[in-house]
Amino acid sequence: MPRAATTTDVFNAVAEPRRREIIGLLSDGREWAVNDVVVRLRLGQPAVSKHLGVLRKVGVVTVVRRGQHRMYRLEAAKLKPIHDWAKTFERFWNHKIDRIKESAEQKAIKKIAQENR
Amino acid sequence: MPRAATTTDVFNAVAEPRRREIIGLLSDGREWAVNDVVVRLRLGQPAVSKHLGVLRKVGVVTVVRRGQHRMYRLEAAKLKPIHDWAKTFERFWNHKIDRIKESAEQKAIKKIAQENR
DNA sequence: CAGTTATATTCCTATACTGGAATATATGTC
DNA sequence: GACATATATTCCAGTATAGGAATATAACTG
Repeated sequence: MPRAATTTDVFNAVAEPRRREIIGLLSDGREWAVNDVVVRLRLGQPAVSKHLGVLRKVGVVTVVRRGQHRMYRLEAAKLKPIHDWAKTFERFWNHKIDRIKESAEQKAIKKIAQENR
Repeated sequence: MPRAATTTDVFNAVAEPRRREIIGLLSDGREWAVNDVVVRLRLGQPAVSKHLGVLRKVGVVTVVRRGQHRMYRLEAAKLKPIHDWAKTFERFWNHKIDRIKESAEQKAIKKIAQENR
């Protein structure tokens, strides 16, 4: 019985460290050509092409053909399920959001205090 | 060249859907015995034991021996790297934290308005 | 069109993994 | 100690995949 395919879902796609690196590159908001990724990650072209293929399959990246170039861009929204999943365990660690709320409340109180002065 | 092992890191450990399910069970804050997971997930005991073994290896769960029972509990902090990683792409989707701030400010203003009434 | 460049895909190979049957090990009860 | 229960581990078998060499396909330039 085989392991879940890398293209099963986003979780499986990003499990591979190299693919997380690629996602990190593309998160600069720009489009990257395959060869740019090749140079940057010091990987062979076939390897990069294959990784991008996986990411494309799960929708994390999209590709635009520009002549002989294939420009890849990140579709970050597709990573949200991972964030959402991990977020369900947030209550077990630092209550970061609570802290943000408190901080915002303090600021608002201070602001109003100054306006009433 | 093999795929990254499931015990390489947390990302690889949770790529497998069954293991995410197990984590979901343990997130109720209680300790679960292997057999309880078996019954709940309708999986065979060896399979559950192996999945728990992977999770234990990466530190996501810990085990306490209670006589012939092995009680497993979640170490949710170990999932934080996933949240943190996904979070770096948050700026690409709904500005959720901004919304929390606004909401908190609104509440504070309302509270003060009532106290001054 | 020939030659060049970009890149997707195939080929190759060894490894890892999934579930459950089977087995080994550990603990409990009478 | 015999028997029962809990569970870790081994065995089995077929599949998927990583990287890079090789190849196929697509686009560009002169």
